[in-house]
Amino acid sequence: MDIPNRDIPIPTIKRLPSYLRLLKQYQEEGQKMVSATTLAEELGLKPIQVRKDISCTGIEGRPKVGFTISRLIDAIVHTLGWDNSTDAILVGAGHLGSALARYEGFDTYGLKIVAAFDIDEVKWGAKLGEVPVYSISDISDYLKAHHVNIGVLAVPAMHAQEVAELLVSCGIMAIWNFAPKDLKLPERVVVQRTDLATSFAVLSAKVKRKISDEDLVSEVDEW
Amino acid sequence: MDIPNRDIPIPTIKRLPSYLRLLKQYQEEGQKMVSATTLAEELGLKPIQVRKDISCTGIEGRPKVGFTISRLIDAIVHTLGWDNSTDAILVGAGHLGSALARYEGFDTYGLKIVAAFDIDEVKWGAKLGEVPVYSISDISDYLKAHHVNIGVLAVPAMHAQEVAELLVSCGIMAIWNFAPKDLKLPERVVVQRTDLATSFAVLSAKVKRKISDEDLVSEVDEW
DNA sequence: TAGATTGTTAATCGATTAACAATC
DNA sequence: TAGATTGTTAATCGATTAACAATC
Repeated sequence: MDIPNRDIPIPTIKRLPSYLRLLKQYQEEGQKMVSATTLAEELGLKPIQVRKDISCTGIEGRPKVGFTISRLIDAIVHTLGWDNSTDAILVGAGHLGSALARYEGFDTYGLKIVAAFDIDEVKWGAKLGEVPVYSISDISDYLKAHHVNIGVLAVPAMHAQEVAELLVSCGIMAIWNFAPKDLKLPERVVVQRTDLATSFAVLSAKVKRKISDEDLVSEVDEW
Repeated sequence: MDIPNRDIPIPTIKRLPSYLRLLKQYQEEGQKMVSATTLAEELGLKPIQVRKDISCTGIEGRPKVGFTISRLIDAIVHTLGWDNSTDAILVGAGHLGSALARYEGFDTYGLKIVAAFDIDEVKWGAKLGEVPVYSISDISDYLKAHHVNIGVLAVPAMHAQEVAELLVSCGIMAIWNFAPKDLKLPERVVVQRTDLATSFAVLSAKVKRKISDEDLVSEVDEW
């Protein structure tokens, strides 16, 4: 019954949220069916790729008609594991941490930030949106009392490694790292970075390419 | 003289900022040379991959010794185009936009946010760190008066497409999109997403895999 | 029916990894 | 010198894309 997630390629996983957003939009607009062709067109992908991706979710379509939007949504949500709610703690209540705590989109992913921790005592007792802020030294006790799967790291790069190790020592098995620092942790810990530097590097590279493409064109024009 | 960036694979581009951070750290610690083996060990990569990546920057090492840290740093910075400063405007001065405007790491990338724009008049005239906030309706005039290459988008998903189109119509050729929305823009515009949903999808998938790995192990153990 | 769209199998493409000679 | 490390060439691996029969 369950489609084994282990075989789904990471590039496919990365595209699933885009499909999901678009499908939900179509659903709100009252549509019932959609073709891979349409999805591809809208997202700038090739139809064949969309079909391949969809087949990973286990959903089958009907030739000429396409896929049932509601079934596709359910399948993607399930494939991503977003149908089970997951609790997370946030460490670091600075500007970025604060923005993450207040972000309302997370419940779409089944993610709930239940508490935040900061080293700065001025912040203790305050709330970031709905999320209470405690002292870093309370992390261990908090994690003993609550079942939390994920640690969201938004501390300065300088402290990222030590905080990560603290979380791991408290039993956290997955870390979403927003600090600009590569963490060195045991194999068994899942780490996912959201690294501005990496993202900007790709943007920079694309811009550079675009410019040299244009140079290329003008060169050719001059021949 | 210049290494043509167009041939450097995107996966390599994505790893360069990690090398750069680590190299700078070694430099601060007073080291002069480093081997690909060491870098690989520290970042959880394979030495062969680090060597391949480094070769893309045009830097050669010395067998048994490794690479000159300062030259490697310069080469990576140049390869990424981070040695030229780039001005950007930010659109959306909410929690995330505010965090981006105040982020001090951008000058490492040669990126400078010179102005922010928001639809909410309460924010006009304020400053996010050093960055002044203006009305969205001032964007066009501002871009006529200042040379800005990049638009940083941190508006609600609902408005992302229209704001992006506005930026493009004002001549912006590269957009760094933090809104959870896939933009549909002309080919010539470079778009880079930093999408929390995508990042979290990968984290979710990795956790799921890890769990089924464990299941697998216990199954095997029972044989 | 005709034609658009699906799902599958095979080919292509590109990145990673292995193998190994060169070298400090 | 011996051995660690480099750079290059070739093999492998995995994702994308093409081709095409099936089908509504």
